[in-house]
Amino acid sequence: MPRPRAISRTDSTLISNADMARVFNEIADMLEISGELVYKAVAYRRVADAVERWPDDVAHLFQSDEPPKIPGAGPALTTKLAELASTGQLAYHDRMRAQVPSGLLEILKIPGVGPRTVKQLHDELGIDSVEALRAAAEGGTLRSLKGLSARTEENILAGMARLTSRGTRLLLHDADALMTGLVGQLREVRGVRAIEPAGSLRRRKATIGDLDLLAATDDPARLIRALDGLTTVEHVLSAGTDKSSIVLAEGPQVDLMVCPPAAWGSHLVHFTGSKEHNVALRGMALDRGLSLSEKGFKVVESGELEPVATEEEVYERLGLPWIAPEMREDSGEIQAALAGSLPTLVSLADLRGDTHVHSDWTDGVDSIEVMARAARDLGRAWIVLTDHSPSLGITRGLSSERVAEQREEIGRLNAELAPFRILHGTEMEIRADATLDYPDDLLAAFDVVVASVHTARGQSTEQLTRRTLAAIDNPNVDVIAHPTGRIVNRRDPIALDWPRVFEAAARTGTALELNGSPRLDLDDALARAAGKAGVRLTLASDAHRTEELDQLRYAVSVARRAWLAPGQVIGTRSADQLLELVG
DNA sequence: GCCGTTTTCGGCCCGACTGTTTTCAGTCG
Repeated sequence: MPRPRAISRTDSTLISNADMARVFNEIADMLEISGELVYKAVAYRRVADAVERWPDDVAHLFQSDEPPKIPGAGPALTTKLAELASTGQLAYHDRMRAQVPSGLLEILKIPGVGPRTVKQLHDELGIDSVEALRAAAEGGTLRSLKGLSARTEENILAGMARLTSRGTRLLLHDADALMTGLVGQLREVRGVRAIEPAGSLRRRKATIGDLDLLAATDDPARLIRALDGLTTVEHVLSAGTDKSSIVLAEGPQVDLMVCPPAAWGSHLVHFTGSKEHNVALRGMALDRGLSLSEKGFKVVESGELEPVATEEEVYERLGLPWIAPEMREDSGEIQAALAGSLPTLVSLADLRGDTHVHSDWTDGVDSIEVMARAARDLGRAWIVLTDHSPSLGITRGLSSERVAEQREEIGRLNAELAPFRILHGTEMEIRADATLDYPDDLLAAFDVVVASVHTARGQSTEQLTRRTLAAIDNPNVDVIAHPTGRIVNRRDPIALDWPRVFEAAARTGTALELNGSPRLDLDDALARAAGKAGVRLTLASDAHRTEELDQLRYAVSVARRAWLAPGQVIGTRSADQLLELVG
């Protein structure tokens, strides 16, 4: 499946942040294959990462009066960024591509094959494509090279098979489910004191590559044997005394790390990452004459190793408060921690209700009553029932008569379910011509109006922005649902002129939704930018059946990655406070 | 290629696992 494109801020931008990052990463790969100094490649990668995660459109900024100061970009790389920003091309990149066959970049993607091997294969056997490598491996000619054997040939073929079978990254929801199963099975193994997900799953990223798992145990060998022996394991990639990697039948790779309980804290920090966050921590440690690794702090002078039992102690030793995993991306959290300005992040427990829930009146599966009771059982105090408006034909959107009937039904249920509250809302379509699907007098009768775009997504940024602004500027509209329309791994986001959208939303008090379904829309970067711009956010499950009400926690994950505090999220209020807020 | 109260050169985060190398290089996270 295609990787979703990054969102460009305006139609005039020549190249997106993601594409700039791709060019720099490709240069890094080619430098490594060419046998250049690895730190040169490291420099390109560092800048690529910074550009990809930059909250604003880098090309656009370079064209303005205030080019961004990208960390790690000195004179040479800044010049190259400027060239990319103004022309969409980079002459240096083109020259490198002329020298390095593109097939070598494909070979580099094979797990277990690094730049040195790629160069060796090319220099000594003339191999310049994955197919040529496959033929050579199958034909047994690789073993003629120094350091390569028949075993290497097998490994390369196995790596190719894994590469093709491993498609897109796992959706957070699916990774969570797989991990819950694994932890459940391994927790009972004798000797295990603690076992927790680490890596990008613990940081709650929208998509997960490999599943990382950390365990503190008195009997590492037993635990590693237990993992390797699970029925869901397809094969074992490696198994040592401290870590094991396996591939699950469902596809993803699982890396299990074990540690003694006394070193739990430093291991958990290390394996939670991100890599960039860890690099920053290690730099701070070195400034204090300490070398930080998963083993703990090593005093550089004496070589004495001090294991660390808790994460709090790791941070404390560096003069920092504990930093929530969702913020560990080296995107300002360390500076904020030093300044004492880390936000208190919103949590699921802070939420009183859910602003986007469907029923069988339109495209949902369960009745209003069943959805309401299930939400109540999950501890919510209220839901906003948001069935669809008529123009979205496929969902059997509600006519004004049906809206009135639904209001009566909700009144009946509220009498029965009190103090739990069902607020009467709608998910109203913003039509292709920027008009709204219900007239103002009907809209005014709803408790909460949620508006969204489902159709004519191919319009220009200007048209799509105008539609979104038309809804935001309508005083009856309270929330814009899934503002980019993306579905993770399936559908690209639409491009909006975000500064204008944020300004209007902040000015009118219209909330932007963080949708907890597999859309995860807004994403974390846009949500953080919205929060900074003073926009109110709302977290919602978009549930169409009772099982999906739990998706609210994925909206919380996005919110925490966006550094949002409880006060910035409207669902932390009581039903009455919410009604007062939306007027 | 970047960067500096160890500044203009010589470093650049740290360790496990694998395979084939009899002492370590390559890869990965």
